Amino acid sequence: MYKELEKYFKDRTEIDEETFSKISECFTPIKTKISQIILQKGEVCKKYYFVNKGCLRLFTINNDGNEGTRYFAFEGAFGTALPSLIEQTPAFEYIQTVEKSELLEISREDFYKLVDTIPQFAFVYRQILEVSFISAQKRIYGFQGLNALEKVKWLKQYNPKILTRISNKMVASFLGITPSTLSRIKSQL
Amino acid sequence: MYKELEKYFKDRTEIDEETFSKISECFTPIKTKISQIILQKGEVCKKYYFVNKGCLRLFTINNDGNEGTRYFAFEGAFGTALPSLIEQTPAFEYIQTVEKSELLEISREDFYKLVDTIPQFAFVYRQILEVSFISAQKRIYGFQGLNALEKVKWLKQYNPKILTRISNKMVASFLGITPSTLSRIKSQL
DNA sequence: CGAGGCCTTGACCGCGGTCAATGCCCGTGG
DNA sequence: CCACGGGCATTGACCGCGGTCAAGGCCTCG
Repeated sequence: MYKELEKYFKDRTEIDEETFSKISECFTPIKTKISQIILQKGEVCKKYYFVNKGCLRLFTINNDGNEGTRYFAFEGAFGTALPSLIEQTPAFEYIQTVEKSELLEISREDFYKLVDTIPQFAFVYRQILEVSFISAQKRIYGFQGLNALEKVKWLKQYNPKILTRISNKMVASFLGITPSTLSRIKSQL
Repeated sequence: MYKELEKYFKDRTEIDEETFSKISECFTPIKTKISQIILQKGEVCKKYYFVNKGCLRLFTINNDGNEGTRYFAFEGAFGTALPSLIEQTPAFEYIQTVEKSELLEISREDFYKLVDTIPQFAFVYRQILEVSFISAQKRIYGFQGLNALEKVKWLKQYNPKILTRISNKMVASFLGITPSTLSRIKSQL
């Protein structure tokens, strides 16, 4: 059950069994159905999630009623509504499991307790923040000034899993284009 | 010279004079001219910058020759080409001072040395990462599915300083629209 | 005083959004 | 097991937003 999580830490830092068991006992497994909403927009996020199996999606619904997707987390990735979790303010995004999934969740208190007491955990968290920021940044640059075709190519190059595993509707909302346009583009490679 | 920096830390954590002096002695002041390039695309970034006076811009030039701006740092803000600094890979962005500026720079080694030895510094860095990530995220959501008019309104609401202080050309490259379009939009409020 | 860069404005037009019709896939219940 | 229904993908017609290109004026700096 904690194999993926253990791998995650061992890939990133030196950690002994005892320390890892202190970490793992703060995580509790949960199972979700397809399309299950884990966090509603407007709620305050209390948990950090690690994906054991399946897929998480973070998205919002804009004023005009359209969905905008920010992030997909697949197996072996962390994901949560970070702004809400950090500031304990109402989330402006939903968390949803795209597929039937198995997650490990940890409460905000436990998470920050681990950050403060286990140096390896603090280090890994710093890495998560750095990598998250970098990928957000790459996405901002990556999308600036690109037309729809180029965005799809960009995704194919840097995140092909999203194109193959996720429905067109969600991919389109990730790219900021309409499903119609995505469908047209895919049909001409 | 280190007043702004001191304020930055005191606003965010408890810190005594002695500890702060350990921090401040790692920063060296530099002065720059208007439009001076501090880091070229392709170079590896070695420094973190704090803006005492003036303004930093982080931008790139895409394949089609257009500029894309990611971030403006005004007085009392940190800024650098983070992906390059963290991974020590060639930067995909330029750092430029928009105005005549006074900066404090700290080397990567000193920066991480402080992160590892001064808990308050590690805490502040974590905060910087968290806030940076949150604002990148808000920008991704904020721009998704917005037309040019709405983007300008968004900027007016959340970052008005950029609109008043920065040239239209750069603002346009920040919003991902052309200067022509920005000009037309501004003329109709 | 000249030159270069930026802002503004006009004319044009192509990308991609909207709307709607159709067909497919899949889950659900009789 | 099959019939039904809802959601999604696909495709066509239309058209408006915003990009491109170019011209003209202004400001700044050498």
